[in-house]
Parts: sequence; C-alpha cells; structure tokens
Amino acid sequence: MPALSPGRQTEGFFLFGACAGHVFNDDMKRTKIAEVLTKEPIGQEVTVMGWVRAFRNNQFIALNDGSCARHLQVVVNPEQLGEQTLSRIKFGAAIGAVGRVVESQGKGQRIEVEAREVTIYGDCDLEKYPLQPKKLSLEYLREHAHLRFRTNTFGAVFRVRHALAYAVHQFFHERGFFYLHTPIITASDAEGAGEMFRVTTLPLDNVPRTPDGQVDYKQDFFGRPTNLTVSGQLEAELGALALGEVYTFGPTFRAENSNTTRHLAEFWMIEPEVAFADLEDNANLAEAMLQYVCRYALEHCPEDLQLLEERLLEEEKVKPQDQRSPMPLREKIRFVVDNRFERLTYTEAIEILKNSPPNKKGKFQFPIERWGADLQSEHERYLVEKHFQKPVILTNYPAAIKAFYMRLDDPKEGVPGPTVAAMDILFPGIGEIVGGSQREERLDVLLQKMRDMNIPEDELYWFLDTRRFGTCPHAGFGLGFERLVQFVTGMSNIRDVIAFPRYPGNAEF
RNA sequence: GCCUCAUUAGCUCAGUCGGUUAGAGCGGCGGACUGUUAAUCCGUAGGUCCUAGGUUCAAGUCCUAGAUGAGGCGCCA
Repeated sequence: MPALSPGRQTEGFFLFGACAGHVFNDDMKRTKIAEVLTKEPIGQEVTVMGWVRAFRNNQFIALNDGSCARHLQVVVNPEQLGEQTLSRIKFGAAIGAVGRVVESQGKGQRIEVEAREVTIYGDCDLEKYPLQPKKLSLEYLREHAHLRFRTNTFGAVFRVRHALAYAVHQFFHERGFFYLHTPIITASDAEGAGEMFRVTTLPLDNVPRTPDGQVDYKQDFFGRPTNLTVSGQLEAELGALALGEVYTFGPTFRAENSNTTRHLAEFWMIEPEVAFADLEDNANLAEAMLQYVCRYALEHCPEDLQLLEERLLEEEKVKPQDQRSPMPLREKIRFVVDNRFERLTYTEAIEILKNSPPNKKGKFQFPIERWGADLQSEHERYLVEKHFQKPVILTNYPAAIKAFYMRLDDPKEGVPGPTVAAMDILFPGIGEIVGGSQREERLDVLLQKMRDMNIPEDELYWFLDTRRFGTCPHAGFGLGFERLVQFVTGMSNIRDVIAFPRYPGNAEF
C-alpha cells in the first residue's frame, strides 16, 4: 500500500472504511466526488481521491470514486506536473488531487477541479489489468467479478442494490416491524423448499459410522445433521406470534441444480411474517412494499437508473423487436409504483389461459387443459406480459401443488378442488418475485395435512407449539431480493446483481 | 437434470465451397498534442483458431467425445 501520510496510515484507512465520511487522515480531507458534483463549491479548494477512468490530451482526468455514477474532471498542468507523474496517470490508477473547483470551459461538464497537486496511490499496469477503457461483455466481467465494481454498470447496480436494501429496512421499520435474525445453520429440513447444503465437521474421507452402517451424526459438531437454511419462514412465524410483525432479510441457500438467469445457490431473501393477518393483508403488504422500494430507488438513484436505462437500451438494440422491453427502465419502474397490481385467483387465471389465443392455437408447450395443473413459466409470462401487462398477484392455488403450511380455504362454488390461501406475485421479465400465504393456524387441519404429505411431526414440535398455544391467523411471504434488484436495474442475469454469485460449478472469489 | 447455440489476438468479432502467409475494430505499447469528452493523429507488437481423437492429398472450416460459456425448460424466490 503506498504511503498516504507517514505514521497515520492505519488510522486513515480505518476512518475511511468505517464511516465513509469526510476524514481521511488528520491533515487531509477527502471530499467525495458525489458531494463535489452536487454542491458545486466553486472557488473552494478540495481534495478528491479515486480511480482514473480516462486521461485525455495529457490534461483531463475523468476521476471516479464510486460515490456516484458521474466522473469528476480533474485538469492538470502537464508542465507543472512533470513527466514522471504524468506517465503514471493511467486508466485504473488510484490517485488523489488537490485543487480549486472552477467552472468548466468545456461542454461536457459544468465544473472541474484545477489540480495543483496530484498524488499517485496505486499504479495500474495496463498490459495486465483485465479491465479496458471500452465496452466489455457482462460474461467477461462475470469472470472478473472482483474488479467489475469499477465499471459504470456494476457501480450503478451495486449502489442501487444498496438503496433497495436500505429501503426494505426503512419500509418495515416505519410500519413497526421488528428485524429478526433467523438461523443460517438449521437442523430443520422438513419444509421442502428445496435441496439443502449439508453443514458438517465430520471428516469426509473417514466418516464415523454407527454399528448398522449409518453415518453417526452424534459425533458431528451439533450432534445431529444440520444444513444451511432454505428459508427463515418457520422461525419467523415463531417471532410473529409474539412480536406481532417481524421480517427477516438474510442469505438463503438452495442446492438445486438450477441453471437459469433467475436462480442462485446463495441468495438474499426478505420474509415478513404478520400475526392477525389474512391473505388479503398479505397481498396488500407485498404490494405496498414493492411500490415503496421501487419509489425509493427512483427518488434516490436517478443517475444510476438513467445509466442502467441507457445500458439496457443499448443491449436490446441487437434484439428483435418482440424481445425488447416495452418501456424504458425508469418508466417500467414508475408503472409499478403508480398502478395497482392485478389480483386474481388461480381458478380465474386458468379460465383466462384456457381461452387465450396461444392456448387455442396450440402455441403453449404445455397446453392448459384441466384445473389443478401447476402453471408453467410460459403461462405466467402470458398473463403478466401479454394479457394484463402489469404485475399480477395470483391467489388460491390448488392445495395439492403447494406447501403443507398454507391455510386450507373453505370450499367455494365453481372451484373444482380444495385450494389454499397462497399467493404468488409475478413481475414482467422476472416471473415469480414473491411467494407467500396465509398460514394454517388450526392445529387439527395442519396435523392432517402433515400426515397426508408425510412430514414428520416430532421434528417440527416447536413449530406446532405455536398452534398448540395461543394460535392465531397469520400470514407472510418471501421475496427474492436479487429478483427485485434485477427488476429495478434491468439486468437480465441474476448473477450480475449479486457481488459474488454462487451457482452450480461456480464459487470463485 | 434436459434441450439449443457458441468457443479464432487482451476484448468484441469476421473468416466464402475444406485449399497458399488467419484479418478488422477497440484495447496495449512507442511517439505527437495546453480545452479534451468512448479525445484525436502517426507508428508498432500481439495467435495452443477451447482440448483430445478422427475423416481427408489438405481442417479454423467436416465428424465424435469432453471442457467452458450463453440462452431456454424444470425446481423456485
């Protein structure tokens, strides 16, 4: 690490990292580029630090420090600077500059910094540096994910991701929800949300066995088999039935061999759980939350979203017309904020799909024939993207295709079979972004369901205790955070909205 | 897990019907440049044509298998 200021390096870096504030070290104040560009403190001297994005005409440095999408133009005097320093101002180099903020003579920016002093913190060897000052493919950048934060696109994606995460907490906090940290390592695997990653300290090359040849988990760290969590829902229910309204927001793990643009083996999930709430309350909450966080991003990330919108436009130029987004990115987000989501039952959806042109013309790969079949993504896409052209909340699915904990509906005229109080929220381009339900709070109904579905009661005694003692109607949902980030940033592959994606065959970095 | 497509210079890609010495743009490097905006101009280096087999007088090009990547499907959030 190049010296910043002898004797105070450690403290300087600590402060810089810890509070992201103004103090860099005691004799040097770093002003963030976002602040310089917003406040435009003309005539004042500032110290800025960042990474060189372009050096033009031996004079003009485009400097970016990650605080915002825009670059600050730093103007240097090549004669005053000297050849030695001049030759080290290269794409990717970390530099600092001290100088006066002035109105720019050029057309591309309103203000610039006239540097009287330039410090090189870190050189960048461009023969070896994987990034180049040119357009790089997302696939290439994915292979260099440790450096892709330094590009315009990924800078924007991760600033927007942060804003969305912050907005999620703000939304729930404002409504009196408590943030509950549910366990990441869990012994429960009866929920059936997906394949699990085993957590063990047993030696794989010499696994202890019981006399009958089974793995002896009594000798494992926890004295029993444990896995990484696939959902915090069951634990969140325990919290909700005491604290009233809780939410979780944490990492979730699925060992499914999923190879798609919307699945990860490690992803972040938001799971609110609300006591004394039914399915309608649940749908209202999910809709309000999605609109709140989308509005927050529109208001707080205008420049990043503009950049991402232009990027998407550029990316879609090469696609045929019918595969392009019907609206520019920000308009699409605004549309979600301003319009009520379409709500309909599974039974109603089946009727629409049955009579839809693609079904009648045999265009669906899986034709809709009977009530009770699970909807394929082609059907969901038709409803969201063609029929309603807005987010859709589908409710009251057949009980047979949904999880055991969902509340059994009262029989209803015109509905061929038993249904549960489930809901899925479908977004254009993303598909299922939310899955939730009113939970089965009646012990006898729940036990019967568990027996029918072969779910062991004794392992879930703690879950069933909520129904044994002071049970109440309650509901909740799970929202895939990366899918939300996908929607808001317009990134088409989920691997590009999480810093270090985990998926089959890939755990780099 | 299944299906489809791709893999050629650092990156993005072209390479005709199987035929002589595999090209371009960008990027890099060297130089010029005191108002640039993906700066510009001049010069220059850079190749295991993914790997292993096979067909052929001859393979970047055709065939087989594998690896890697992308997209779609399933599983879901």
